[in-house]
Amino acid sequence: MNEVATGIRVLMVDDHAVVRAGYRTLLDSATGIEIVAEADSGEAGFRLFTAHCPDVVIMDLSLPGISGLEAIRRIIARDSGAKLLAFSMHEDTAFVEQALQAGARGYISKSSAPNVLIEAVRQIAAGNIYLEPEIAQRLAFQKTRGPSSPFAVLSTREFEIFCLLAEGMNAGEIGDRLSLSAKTVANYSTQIKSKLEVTSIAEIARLAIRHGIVSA
Amino acid sequence: MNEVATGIRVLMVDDHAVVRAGYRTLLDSATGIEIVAEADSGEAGFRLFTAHCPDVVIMDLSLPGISGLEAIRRIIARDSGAKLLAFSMHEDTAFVEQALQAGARGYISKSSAPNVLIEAVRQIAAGNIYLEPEIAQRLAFQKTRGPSSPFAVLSTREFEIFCLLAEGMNAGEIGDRLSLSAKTVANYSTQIKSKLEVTSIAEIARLAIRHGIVSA
DNA sequence: GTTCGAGACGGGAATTTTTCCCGCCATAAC
DNA sequence: GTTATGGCGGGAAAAATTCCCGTCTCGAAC
Repeated sequence: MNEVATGIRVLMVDDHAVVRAGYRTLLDSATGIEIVAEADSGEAGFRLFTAHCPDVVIMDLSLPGISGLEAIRRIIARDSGAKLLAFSMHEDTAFVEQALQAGARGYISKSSAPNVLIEAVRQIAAGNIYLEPEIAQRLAFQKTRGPSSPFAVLSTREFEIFCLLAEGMNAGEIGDRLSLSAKTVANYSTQIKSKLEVTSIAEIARLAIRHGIVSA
Repeated sequence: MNEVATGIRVLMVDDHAVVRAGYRTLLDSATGIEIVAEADSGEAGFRLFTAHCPDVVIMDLSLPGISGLEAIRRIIARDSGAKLLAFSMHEDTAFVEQALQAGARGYISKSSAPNVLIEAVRQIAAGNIYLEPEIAQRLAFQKTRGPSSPFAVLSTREFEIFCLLAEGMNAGEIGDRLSLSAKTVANYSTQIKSKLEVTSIAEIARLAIRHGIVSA
């Protein structure tokens, strides 16, 4: 309950400088929160994480190429206790599930009210989980009833590659971005098609668009 | 101006029996129009055209696999004077352009008022062109100003294959449907990507969805 | 502890697809 | 006639996909 005098040290990862600036002023104005570093890519985010050991990382999932999920994975791999808040424009529960599965402790959408962000950072710094009520509700609902999104069958890695495939990248490009062999990506691609019961990349793209994973 | 005593003989091609039934009762109730045959596929439509030589063909473009355009092409190839009314759920001008380019004398959407269909059939039977005012307007506008849809660079055949690719079919399946060699389809595929300046089938799918050519 | 399954990762090899280049044919334009 | 333009497809090289295999690492279960 009593806050540390030095405040919560935050690393913010988002590729849009304007967004970072906006949220920086917002968070700086909140007492007990201090942004100690900013990154504009997943790679930089990872480096700055190891360099600054922040209390909380605010991670945009929609980084160029979507390697937000990948960045979360790497950070968690380095420090499984890392406190990550996923931050995205996507409302789709598939993204929420994937982010949490990758190790995020919270998820808020970019359309959230400003104080939601502040509250989320505080909750996560305190060791809690934070989800927007509305999203938590939908997630809980899907868990019990509704046929959860077809992407639930995909592992984190598979989902990540699924997104990139839907955006039109080929195995080589995806491999470069994720630091994987093109062969591995090709194997994942086959696996993804099988799990999703589709036979072409075009169907992957349509599926992704239908669920708001990528924009048309 | 004076109508032939025997009325306008119409062939209707649509894969949905309900739709055909609905429009049949509608057109039968109109004086001077007589539906002499119905087909549920492009292939059947072509056969019935040669068998009945109707005055007007009402051709659904959204036949299974979209071979409506293909059917128009074949009928025009057989009888360049054939009077075809393209009939589709798509409002996108790309479809209108392609249909007219393939040889249709008119285009109406499935959301048209019933009497628009009757009027269109009469106009086309009389040798005129018929377009819904709203669609004609958009088409004209695009011709003069706006950058016409990116599909204008595609030939009829290319557009047709583009649609099928966007739906997720591979070269072999498309070849089977259009009675082409898979090699030919593959060559078209390369050509289409080049013209559209994309590098993957996923981008083709997104482009098609963005323009309402196929549904997500 | 160890056993087991799942997931990440990628090599090998056969197969399929894609690409690039070529040709032929028809039609329409000049 | 001659020149584009589009439809169609073969040949051959290049690339992608698929299937099968293996390793490694976790974490959960026994």
